[in-house]
Amino acid sequence: MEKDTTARLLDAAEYRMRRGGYNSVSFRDLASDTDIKSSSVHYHYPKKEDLGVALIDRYAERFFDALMVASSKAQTPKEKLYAFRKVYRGALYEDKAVCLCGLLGAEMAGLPPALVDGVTSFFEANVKWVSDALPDDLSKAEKYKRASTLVAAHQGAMMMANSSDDNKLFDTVTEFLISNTLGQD
Amino acid sequence: MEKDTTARLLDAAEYRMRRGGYNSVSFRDLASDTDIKSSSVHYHYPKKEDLGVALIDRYAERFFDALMVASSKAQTPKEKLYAFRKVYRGALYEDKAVCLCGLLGAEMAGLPPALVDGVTSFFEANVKWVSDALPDDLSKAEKYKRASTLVAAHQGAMMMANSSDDNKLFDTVTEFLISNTLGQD
DNA sequence: GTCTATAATTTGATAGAC
DNA sequence: GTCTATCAAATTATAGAC
Repeated sequence: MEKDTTARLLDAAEYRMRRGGYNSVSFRDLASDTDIKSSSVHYHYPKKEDLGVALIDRYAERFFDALMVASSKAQTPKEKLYAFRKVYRGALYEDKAVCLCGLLGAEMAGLPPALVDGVTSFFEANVKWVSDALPDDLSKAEKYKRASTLVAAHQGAMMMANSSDDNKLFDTVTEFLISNTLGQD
Repeated sequence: MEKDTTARLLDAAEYRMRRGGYNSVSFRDLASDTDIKSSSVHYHYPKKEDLGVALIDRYAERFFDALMVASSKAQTPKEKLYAFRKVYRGALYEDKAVCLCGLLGAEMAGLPPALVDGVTSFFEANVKWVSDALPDDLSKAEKYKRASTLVAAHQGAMMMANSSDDNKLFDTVTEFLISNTLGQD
C-alpha cells in the first residue's frame, strides 16, 4: 500500500514546518520533496492556508490516536501521565523536532486566521486530557491548574531540548514534574 | 533623546519576529516601519543574519538587565523566583508576545547557523540564573533539574497563553510551579 | 546614512493541455 | 492528477549617487 500524494505532501510539509515554522515552507520545496511540480501541489492544496489547516488536523488526530494507544492499559493517574509524556517524547526523539502546534502557537499572531482555531483546540484538548487523567479527588480548578502546568512544561521542555540539542533535558524535566505534581495534594 | 535608527530597526524587527518567527521579517517591512528604504536597512545590517544576531544579543542583554533590576531586593529563593517570573510576565503582558528566544528555539533547525549560539546561550544563562536562585542546600543536579523545569514551564506557559489569548494561564501555571517547586525538599 | 535603481531569486498562485 | 508555462509580487542583496 503506497502512500498517496497528499500524505507525502503532508509528511514533507510537517517535516519542514516543525523545523522552521509556517513561513519556512514553500510549495516548490514540497514539490521537489515529493517529485511533482508546484502546480500539482496547488491541485491538492489550493492555498497555503489549506495546507496549514490539513497539517494541523492530521497532526492533532495522530497525536490523540497515539495518546489513546499509549494510555490504553494505563489505570492510575501516574500511568496516564507517563503515557502522555511518552507521546510527547516520541515526537521529540523519533521526529527530532518540536511539536507542530507548539511552534505554530508561538507564531500565532503571524498565521493566517484559518489556522488559529486548530492550534487553540489542540492545547485545549491537551489540557482536558491531562485534567481527566488526574486524581478524581482534586477540584476542577486544581486539575486545570496542574494540567496546564504539565502541558506547558512538556511544550517548553521540548523547545529547550530542541534548542540545546539535548533531549535528556526533556526527560529530566517531564519526569521531575510528573512525580512532583502527583506527589502532593 | 531620540532613538537612533538601529534601535528603531531592532524594535520593529523584534516586534515582527516575536509574532511570526524569523522568516516573517523582511527588510522592506522594517524599512516601511522605520520610514527609510530597504537599502538603508542593509546599510545597518548587511545580511539578515546580522540583524538576527543583533536582535538576539539585545534581547538577552535587556532580559538579564531586567532580571537584575527585578531581583535587586530579593533575598529568599522564593523572592528571586518571583522576580524571574515577573520579567517573563512583563514580556508577555507588556509586549503582548512570546519570548524571542523561545520562538527562535523552536525554529532552531531552520535558522542561519550564526543565530544558534545566541539562543542556546540564552537558555543556558536562564537555567544558571534560576539554579543560583534555588536554596543552597540542594545538590547541583537537583538545582539543574528544578531550574530547567522552571524555565521550560515559563516558556511553555508563555506560548500557551499566547496561543489561547489568555494571559491568565501564564499566571496560573508559573505561580503554581514556583510554590510547588520550592514547597518540598 | 540615506537615496534611486536594479539584479537575482523565491514565492504563492493560475490557465490550460494531456 | 500532473504537466508546461507563466505571472505578479515579494525578498535578499548590491552598486553607485548625494
